[in-house]
Amino acid sequence: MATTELAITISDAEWRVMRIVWTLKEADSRTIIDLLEQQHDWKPATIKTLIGRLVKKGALATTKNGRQFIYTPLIDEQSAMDTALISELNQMCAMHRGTSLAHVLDQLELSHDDVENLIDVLQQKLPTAPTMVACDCLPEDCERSC
Amino acid sequence: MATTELAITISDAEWRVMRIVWTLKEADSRTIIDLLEQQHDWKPATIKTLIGRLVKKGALATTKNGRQFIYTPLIDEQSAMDTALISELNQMCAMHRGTSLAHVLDQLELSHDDVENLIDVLQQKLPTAPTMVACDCLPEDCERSC
DNA sequence: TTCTTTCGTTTACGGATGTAAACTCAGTTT
DNA sequence: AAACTGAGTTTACATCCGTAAACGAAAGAA
Repeated sequence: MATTELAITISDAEWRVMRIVWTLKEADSRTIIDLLEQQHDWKPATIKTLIGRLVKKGALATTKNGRQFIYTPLIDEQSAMDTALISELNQMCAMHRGTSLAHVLDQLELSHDDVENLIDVLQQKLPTAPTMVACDCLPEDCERSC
Repeated sequence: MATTELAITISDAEWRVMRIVWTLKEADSRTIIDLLEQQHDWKPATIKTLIGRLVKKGALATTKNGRQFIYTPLIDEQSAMDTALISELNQMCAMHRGTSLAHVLDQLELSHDDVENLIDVLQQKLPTAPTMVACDCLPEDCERSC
């Protein structure tokens, strides 16, 4: 391929727009603006800017429809979520990720099916799980560790 | 209390610094700079800036020690991790969080103990888990949904 | 005591982000 | 055809962030 997909980054505010479009599968700006004005104190101009940036970033596609455009997602919601979560976790000490996830799972509202699925995934990992995951906050060759 | 702790935000680069200090419990700038220069292509000046910003933000405390300072964390590592993760998740569609977590847990390296602990947490939730978690991407009163 | 090293501080600067007004057209209304 | 309206584009601007050089003061060396 020719284009180098350098991982699109979506900012916090832009996420709100993407969620609308992901949920509706496609939407014109009128719809996006109306819906977002109900959730935030954003002026229509602000939302227009966000839409524009997402199009420029390649996160949204446009299809001409008479006077306006119809916007559709160019990136997958679940993939975007997974990537964002993994990135966040990779920023943290490997040794403490498990504990943090435990806290998160404990607080988060999850459906029965999700919980079962998660247990399943974990049960699968159990046999091959290493005794411990080392702290990766200091350079490899550093004698100190936590 | 008088001080309003408006949740300190730590940027990506600043996380690297915090991880060093969290791991060592306390460190002088010499140490922090030496360690980070091994992990990144950062000039000492860059690291100094990051340390300075963290002090100003109230994430690091300083104790005069002769000519220099000793830096210690003012915020808890685990709490910072938990908060960051939860914030990230709160930004995403509630309906798809479970799936995303499943993907993450599947890919992430976790210790045997962590996996067991996570299963435990989930098992605890199972009885009270709701049948389903609704999509929260559109306004409450919106007739459409995903 | 003067020179040098080194810490912490100040200044710098481009890009991303949140927030939004102003502007330009192309259809729509009268 | 002239006026209007609404969609997308351009411009704006303060703040944060990544990245780093420059500077001032204090401690150590000569």
